[in-house]
Amino acid sequence: MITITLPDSTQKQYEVGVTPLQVAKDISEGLARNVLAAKVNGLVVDALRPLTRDTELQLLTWNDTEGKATMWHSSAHLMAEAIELLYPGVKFGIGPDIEQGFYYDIDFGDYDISSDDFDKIEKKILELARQKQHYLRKEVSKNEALDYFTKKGDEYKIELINDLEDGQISFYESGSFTDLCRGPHLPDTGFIKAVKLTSIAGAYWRGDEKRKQLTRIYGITFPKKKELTEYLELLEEAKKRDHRKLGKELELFMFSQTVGAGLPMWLPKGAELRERLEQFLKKVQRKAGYKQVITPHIGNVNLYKTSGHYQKYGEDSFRPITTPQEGEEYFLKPMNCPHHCEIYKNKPHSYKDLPMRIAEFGTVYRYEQSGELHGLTRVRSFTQDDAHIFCTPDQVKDEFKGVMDIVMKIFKALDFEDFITQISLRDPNNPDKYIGSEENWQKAEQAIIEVAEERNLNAVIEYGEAAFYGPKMDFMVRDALGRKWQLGTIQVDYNLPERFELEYNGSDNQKHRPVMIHRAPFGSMERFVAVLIEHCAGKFPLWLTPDQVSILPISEKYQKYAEKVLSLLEINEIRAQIDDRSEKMGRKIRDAEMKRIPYMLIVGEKEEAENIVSVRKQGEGDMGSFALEAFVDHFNKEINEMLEV
RNA sequence: GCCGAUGUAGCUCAGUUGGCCAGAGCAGCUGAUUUGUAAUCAGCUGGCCGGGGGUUCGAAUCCCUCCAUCGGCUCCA
Repeated sequence: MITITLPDSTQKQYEVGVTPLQVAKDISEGLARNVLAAKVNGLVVDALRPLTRDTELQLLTWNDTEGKATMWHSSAHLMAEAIELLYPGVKFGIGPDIEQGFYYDIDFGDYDISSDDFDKIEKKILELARQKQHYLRKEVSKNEALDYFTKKGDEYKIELINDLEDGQISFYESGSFTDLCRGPHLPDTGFIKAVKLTSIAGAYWRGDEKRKQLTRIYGITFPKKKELTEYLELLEEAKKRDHRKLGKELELFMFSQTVGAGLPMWLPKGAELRERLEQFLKKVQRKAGYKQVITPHIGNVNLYKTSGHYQKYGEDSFRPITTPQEGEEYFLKPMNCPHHCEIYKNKPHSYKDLPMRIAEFGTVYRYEQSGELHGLTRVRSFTQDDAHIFCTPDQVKDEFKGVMDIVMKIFKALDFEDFITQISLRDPNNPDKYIGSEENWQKAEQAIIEVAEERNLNAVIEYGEAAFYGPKMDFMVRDALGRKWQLGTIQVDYNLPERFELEYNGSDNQKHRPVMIHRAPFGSMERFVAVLIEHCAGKFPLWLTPDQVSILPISEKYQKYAEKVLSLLEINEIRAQIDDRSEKMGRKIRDAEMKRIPYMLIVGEKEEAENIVSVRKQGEGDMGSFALEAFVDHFNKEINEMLEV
């Protein structure tokens, strides 16, 4: 007999060889019908895997991330089976589950395949799913495994097997399809009730640009039809929030083929919005002891030779600009740091001057491959809300704290609640990869972790993700489709101070190397605004939005009064306009609602007589009458609450 | 850069297997209407059918090529 301990700490006795599924059945039939996999002593396994020892058991269902993952992984196998039946002779690469569904990389050989074939494949998948094929696990030796796929003629699997240790290889067989796989899998395919193949794309074998490109088919499955419908609705909703669509509709920015791909141009409403963001940050930074600087958009090739960027990225960057007479080479600046290092060197520094914090909204240019360009999130010209802090190693912690406060202020003012903090540290197995002294790394890594803890940030720590020149902390936000985007970043740098030979005089009257901290709370104005648009679906916070108030006179008889209202708002620095078209009220309201103008002030006979306005809030409806001053107070209060930091 | 898809008016989209002067709605313009909480009516303007080349008596439609966009891959200082 063995003892099974469930998450609520109840314990039960079973015969050796009992499966998690049997344990589930014992609890209730309903639960058993929903068990997708099981976590056994922390390891996810098949629900049909016999248990041989005392076990802490957690039954996994669709509500668990691992349950979903199991479902999707099994779905990848099922799709492979369907495809193999429809297209005999195709070869398979890998087919894992991903955050939203699964994919399989397939070499289709001579078959011509496109999304037109999805229908056929989906039907086949559902047909096979209904057969409730069992997923059978089989331990095999390396030789057996190689033998199987040699006979089958699948060189990709053979390559994978060759990288595996003998004795740790398992196959899973479901229906007519056998795959090399670690598992776990569903008990049977019957759990898969709805399927949607979402896209088709090329993907290099093992992610290597030089190797063969396979066809990757993405899909997602659900245990209920209804969940698929909901998922599709969510995708529709996400499409509506797409910043490229909203940016066009709200006239925030544009692209021109003639100007060039990936080169955004900000339209008046977008430019003003961006300017407000910049002003907001500048104000916060001024209080935090930053000084603004301005540097040119190009720099001499020697600047980048000193910084080391030329050696590393010179070939991949835009071609240099050459002066006609002297033949000097200049590069469009891909970052602002080298310029800022030169500013630091402009005069000698004492430890008493530090930290020195210099900030710049610096526009940089980077060559991105054409296929990589994406709306405002991936462009070839963008403006970083950059700043560099030069400080002593002992000041790193306080400076980190200061930067994090700025990031938090911004997130609050813009209503970003759902963000992810990632701390990137050294790879402990590879200490030689990094520049800078052990002592300084220790100090900085420790400081970052402590600051994150003190601020209750719940940060994810990634070992080995640090740059060779220093540890960092990134802030990521999800966009409408759930994709993660890196926004703010704080980065410690031991490299550039070295390369630029930056120094300060310590209290011991010796020369010391300062530490440099790069930081950009927005990341870049372009990417930030893009994520912001999707985050708020175009309904910007009141303080930021282009048009805050639309005054809607009922007819032209009230134009005079509307103008009076407008001038009062303007005196109070409220961005307002009058909709004086000869349209009906319903029309004016509809248009203002569509343009996401937060407040509509309706003025007619009654309002003029009593010196009031009828207020309507976007998305919320009629708020009743306000005296003019009362509305201004209400309005300002709302803004101050957001910006109060 | 690679794989796949797409490209028709400012926007959203129709345009069967190639065949009459390329269509609609919205936006815009003109006029009428002077309006009370999500679309007033009428008329009009507007398209080198992404660019170039080819096949054909004839191309938005078929082929080639380039460009851009979209979904991925690779990349991302």
